Amino acid sequence: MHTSSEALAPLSMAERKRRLVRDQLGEVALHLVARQGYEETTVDQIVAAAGVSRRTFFRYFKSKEDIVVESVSDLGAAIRAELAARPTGEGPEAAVRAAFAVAAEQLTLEPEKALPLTRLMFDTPALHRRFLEHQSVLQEELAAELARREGLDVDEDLGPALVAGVALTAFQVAVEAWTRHNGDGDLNLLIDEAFSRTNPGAAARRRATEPG
Amino acid sequence: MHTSSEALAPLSMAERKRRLVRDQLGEVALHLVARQGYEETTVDQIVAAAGVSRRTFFRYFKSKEDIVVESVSDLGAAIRAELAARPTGEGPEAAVRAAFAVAAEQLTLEPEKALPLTRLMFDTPALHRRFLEHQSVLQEELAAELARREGLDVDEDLGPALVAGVALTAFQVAVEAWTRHNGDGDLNLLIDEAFSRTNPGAAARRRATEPG
DNA sequence: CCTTCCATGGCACTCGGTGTCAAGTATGCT
DNA sequence: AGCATACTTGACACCGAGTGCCATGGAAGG
Repeated sequence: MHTSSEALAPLSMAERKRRLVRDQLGEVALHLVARQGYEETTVDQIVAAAGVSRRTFFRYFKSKEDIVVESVSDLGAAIRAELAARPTGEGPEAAVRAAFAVAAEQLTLEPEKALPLTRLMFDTPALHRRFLEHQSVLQEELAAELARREGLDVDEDLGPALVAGVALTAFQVAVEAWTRHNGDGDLNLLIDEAFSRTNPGAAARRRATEPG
Repeated sequence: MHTSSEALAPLSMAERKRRLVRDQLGEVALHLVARQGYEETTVDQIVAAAGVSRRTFFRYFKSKEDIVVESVSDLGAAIRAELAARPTGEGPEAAVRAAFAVAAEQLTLEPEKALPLTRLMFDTPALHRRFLEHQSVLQEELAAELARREGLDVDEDLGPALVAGVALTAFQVAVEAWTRHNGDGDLNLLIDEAFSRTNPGAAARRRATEPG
């Protein structure tokens, strides 16, 4: 029968079912949360609407918060991936700026989905905390990658952690401003402004230290 | 009798008792947490050791986390107060740097207390989240104060939020490095390095824009 | 056809946190 | 002094998140 095709497509049946349930759970949850608010939505309501047991919910998501915060994880992964893919010749600030550009792109692609989500995460304390935590680990990961690029020890040299942290701050401030203005302005412009104002000498320094 | 002395000291009896209970609660809790770890210490254990009821605990602390995170609040308050007290002539970066100096002082005063606490908060996820949340609101408060100083609108100009965020990042990176090195190095030197590396042009710009 | 594996559901339990009420105690007024 | 008032406390009940455990059922595989 399909034994051979199964070998070719290792994600069959069981795995597909898993994804289905997970997606269904996420969709239902986001819908409920959008209508009632996060704190007002209980796990029991979610699982009732999704038609699974309470126990199953916690097999798919480690916590109720995870279901909302997942999107941030994806964004972080995209940023990390882009940074890892930047050419090694590029300076750290430029590479990081480029990495955050893909995040901006992802946010501006469908603002009607991204804006409510960011608002939800800024306004709900529990979610905000988780968001900040994600930012924190992302900062460490970016710092590690920057250190790797430049052959530095992230435990000895403050540089990588500082560049990562400052970039994250710039990004965060830009996104917050963008959110406050209901996504009206150009997010990329805001990010450009934030990055250049946090790193006023970067361009000049890059020019000076690059081999002529 | 002491009726007159009571009038002179408006915080009498009731208030003193409150403080006593609160201190006792905090002391016992920190002791238990230091011995067993945070997650492993239940509120019931704390209240049993302190000799009060469970309900009373939550009248003094809004959550179990608060009992540990309080010290961060104090540090934040000190930073804010110092920033508010800086002379208006001082540039924003310099003022903020001075404000964080008092925090460094407070940390280095008794490292044998500060170090374990910071470690606890970095290593315990729930506490780390709360710590990051505190940092986040501190960032907003500092940004607001900076905006006030310079007559800017914190919702329109990215500057204040950026300066506050970058300073916080620098401070955080410095403290983390200091913690990693078991408080061996000079924290103030680390902060100096972090601040100057995140703001390489600040001194030059300040010199240039100051009236000759 | 039989076995083995895995997802699920149900259950009981822990723990953090809150609302409510009753009792005790200091304070203030007469 | 005596009484009314407000505040603190403790006890109880309750909720919601999260976990461990076990039984069941259905799919994959020999």
